[in-house]
Amino acid sequence: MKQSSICPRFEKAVALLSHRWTALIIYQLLSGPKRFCTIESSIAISGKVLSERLKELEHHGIVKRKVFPETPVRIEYSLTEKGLAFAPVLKEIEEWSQTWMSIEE
Amino acid sequence: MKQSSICPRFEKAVALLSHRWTALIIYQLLSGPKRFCTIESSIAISGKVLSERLKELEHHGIVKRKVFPETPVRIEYSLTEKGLAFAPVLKEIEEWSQTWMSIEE
DNA sequence: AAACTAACTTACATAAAGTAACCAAAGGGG
DNA sequence: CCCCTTTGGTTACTTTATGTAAGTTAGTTT
Repeated sequence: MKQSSICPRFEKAVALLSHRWTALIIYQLLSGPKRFCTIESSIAISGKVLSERLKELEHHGIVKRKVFPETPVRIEYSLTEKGLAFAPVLKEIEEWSQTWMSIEE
Repeated sequence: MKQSSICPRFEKAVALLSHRWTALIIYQLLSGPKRFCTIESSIAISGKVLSERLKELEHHGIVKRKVFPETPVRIEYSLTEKGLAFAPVLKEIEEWSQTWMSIEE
């Protein structure tokens, strides 16, 4: 019997983080709005997966998408309040990694 | 050009979390040592993936494995100091999820 | 000896992610 | 008008990760 007595909100948050790149995308956006191609070249993600992740994050209300009808079109992705509230999580991961994670291997 | 200017320790920590179940396994072990079958039934993970994750976490020095040569054999998994230090990360995820994550959808 | 238990492992199936090529809209140049 | 460029994608196909179910090993109970 597979029963989970774990809080479903917590499980959902963990599931979100367990998608590759999600945390790094939020991390990149913490320093301000970014364009698709900027995010794409700042982490080793493929365009396909980046567009999937951005849709997913937008759907969860973590990221918002703003279209500037210039030429060529410019689209900026930024964090919502919900996304900004994620900062402490990333800060703790960063602190833990500085103390405990080794570079080798 | 795919360059990452992100700290490799941070990237490694995020990569670890981006493996499904990793965070939930650590979360389960925060409340004390647990056996294989106990973890297996407390989250919806398959035995195969659980044994992979435990090996991975052991390899990273986050989890330790102790064999009790009783009969039938009993094996306990527990967190190392490195694993226990991960608690604040999970606590922040939990807090974020309580405030921002909705149950529906 | 047959059945049971814990902790795995193996073989096979499906889902997620990576790669590379292609597409659409909005100019710009000739 | 036709061809070229740019951004922000999508599509088709391959590889990797995860899921499912059955099998394995070692010792125990019936």
